[in-house]
Amino acid sequence: MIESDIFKALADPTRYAIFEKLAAGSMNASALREGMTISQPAMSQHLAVLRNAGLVREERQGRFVNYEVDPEGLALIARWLAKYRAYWPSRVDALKSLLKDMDQ
Amino acid sequence: MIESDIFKALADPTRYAIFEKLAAGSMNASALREGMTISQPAMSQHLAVLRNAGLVREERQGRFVNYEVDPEGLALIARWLAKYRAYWPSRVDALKSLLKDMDQ
DNA sequence: CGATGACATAAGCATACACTTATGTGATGC
DNA sequence: GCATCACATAAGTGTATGCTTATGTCATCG
Repeated sequence: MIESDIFKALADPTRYAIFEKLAAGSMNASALREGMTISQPAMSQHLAVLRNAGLVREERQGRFVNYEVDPEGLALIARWLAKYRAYWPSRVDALKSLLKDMDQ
Repeated sequence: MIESDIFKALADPTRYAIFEKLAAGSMNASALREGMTISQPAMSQHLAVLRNAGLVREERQGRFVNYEVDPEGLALIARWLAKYRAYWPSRVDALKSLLKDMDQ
């Protein structure tokens, strides 16, 4: 996976909204569609992109497929962000030392 | 600016590479092109996108325009990431309390 | 068993977008 | 002045991608 792929997954406003909704609580694909004007295949395709990016993971539950935020994707972004800590504004300087611990 | 715009700016591999290069040290548009097979207008357009996303800022220096990483863009991503700290893996749990300080 | 429901995949289409060539703008130097 | 350099903008083009409709797959239920 190219590093820009995870950003590409979040670049689409619809996909971004889906991720935000999932972050508020895990649910299945049908529940995700509620309140959004989006077709079933479109939702399925977006979820596949988010899953391939490591931002979301799925779990079969009978006929339903439950989706939830995958911490690994967020960790990837966190590690990416840590690379540029030299440029962070001073008011978050306190983070510098702790992010160092994340670098393995 | 829609929140997904900053991710859209980093979604393109070429633009991502430009940002990474700038993070290694500020330089002008011509210097950025060295080592990359990219036309001058393409570079200019990419830099405009990165600037509009708040990831990069410019400073006129005579005929040259010096570009550098804009900490505001990274801070935006950091604040975004902080919203989902509930999902971060346990090994970065130590970050939780500090990121709370960033929430204004 | 067949019917239905939840979701995935296929194929086609329309728009977005990253590129190109050409031209414009603004600063330095002769 | 005008030639040149560094960069921005305009306009056009090909491809990527997000959508659609149609169909496939898999599990539950009667």
